[in-house]
Amino acid sequence: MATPRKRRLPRGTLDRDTIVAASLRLLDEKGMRGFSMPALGRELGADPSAVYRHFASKDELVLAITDALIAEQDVPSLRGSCWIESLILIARHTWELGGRRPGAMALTASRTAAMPGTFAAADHIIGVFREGGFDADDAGRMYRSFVDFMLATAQQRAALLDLDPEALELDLSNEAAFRSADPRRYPNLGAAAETVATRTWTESFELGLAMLITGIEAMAPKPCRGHTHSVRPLA
Amino acid sequence: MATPRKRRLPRGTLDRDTIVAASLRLLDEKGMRGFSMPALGRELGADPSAVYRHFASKDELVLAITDALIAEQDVPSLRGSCWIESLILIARHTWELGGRRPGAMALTASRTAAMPGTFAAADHIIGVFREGGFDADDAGRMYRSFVDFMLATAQQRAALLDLDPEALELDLSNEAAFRSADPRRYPNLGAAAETVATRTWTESFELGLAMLITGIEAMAPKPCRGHTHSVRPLA
DNA sequence: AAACCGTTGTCAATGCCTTGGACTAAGGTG
DNA sequence: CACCTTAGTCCAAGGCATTGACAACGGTTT
Repeated sequence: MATPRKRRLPRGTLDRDTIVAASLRLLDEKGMRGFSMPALGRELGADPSAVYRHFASKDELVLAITDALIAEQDVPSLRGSCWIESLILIARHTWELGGRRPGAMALTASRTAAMPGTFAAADHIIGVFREGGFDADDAGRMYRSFVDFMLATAQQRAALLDLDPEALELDLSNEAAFRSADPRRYPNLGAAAETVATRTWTESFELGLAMLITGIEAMAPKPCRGHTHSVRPLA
Repeated sequence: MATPRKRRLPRGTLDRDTIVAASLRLLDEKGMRGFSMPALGRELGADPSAVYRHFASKDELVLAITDALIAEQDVPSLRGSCWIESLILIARHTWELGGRRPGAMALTASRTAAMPGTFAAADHIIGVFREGGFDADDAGRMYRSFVDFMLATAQQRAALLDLDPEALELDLSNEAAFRSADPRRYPNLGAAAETVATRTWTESFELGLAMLITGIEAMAPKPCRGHTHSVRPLA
């Protein structure tokens, strides 16, 4: 190609935002394994070490990516016909994000970022619980448990999807291998083998969500009015 | 000091079991970050590359560690006074494992291993759900969702605990920083700030578990007889 | 306009890491 | 006792994050 190889970048080209954006692009394309400083440098058309002029460490960059990703989701816009529906929407949205962008999800989901995007999302979710009649403290408690559940499950799948194809293959065949467990030694597993081996992650998530929502409703001071309640406990 | 530096190991010293055991020791001592082939070699008193005579890759070793860790937990021995209590016991045991041995948990929790230890644990848990009156298929479904929840939440905390002290510090101070969010812009967060910033992981886990258990009970064909039911929904 | 200077991009080096290939000693088999 | 497979060892290749020295850029001062 015509690139003269080594032109120095003009001064203001790099800043925290462009670097974070490039990181997200890179994570979407190459996954977490492909997210290295050399690769990021290539994505930016800059020297890898240039990033260190804007972030003290890779870890600090990860925290910034975390907040950007949360902000991008625009959680406050997710509102259902009642508060329970809102929770379901938020949970499904998060889950789906992990399926669509496993690299970004796997990298960020276990980090907390005390930044605007995170605050806005937290505020909204706490507000949703307050709609259910929880007082502020209880809403805060519910928020943390609910978010932990969402992020943890979504991240777990994301981490799996982010594995290199070879390891992923191995993991999937492992799951299928549940079918081959000796039904004499493992009678319960034997009886359920087909179901366990066949079920998709999303079915499993939906059931978990259904349990959780049922639990939340049972604890809620106010019921959810006019809910359509799209969770189906068991298939 | 007195080690003559380069004595070659006798022939049968290394095998899959000793390597897995050394790996677990290493993970407990140094965490996931300290779990490298050179370190494993040192732990074994062998050359790092010797491991490759017994495992095709580091990833294959990780899967073997996964199963060993599961087997070590002896899940089938966890039985409460009724099936719901058994579930609570299993969940708490898993959670506690992630707190005690974060390195091992963080490394393994998102991998499936089609091996004996895993089969035995799966069989037991499916059996517990059948005690609740679920048919084999539904028990299989519940099993997957329940296990996903447990492992995901336990692993998430483990991953955090496994961070290097510096990054962990940053994350914790970030959590505390929720207190400093502008209550004008984030009213709900402001009202619950103290609770959100103060709550411990375990309190959050317990509440999540309470929701889940409530949901499970609501779906169960048979109630739990004589349960003491140690989950407390809200503090 | 020339000299100055802090900022930001580049380069090279360090010290980790996984993995694979060539080498070699050990111990069982004929 | 010679032989040969196996299992440990050594070393090199290529990747990674991070850092310190250097250099160009652009704004400021005189």
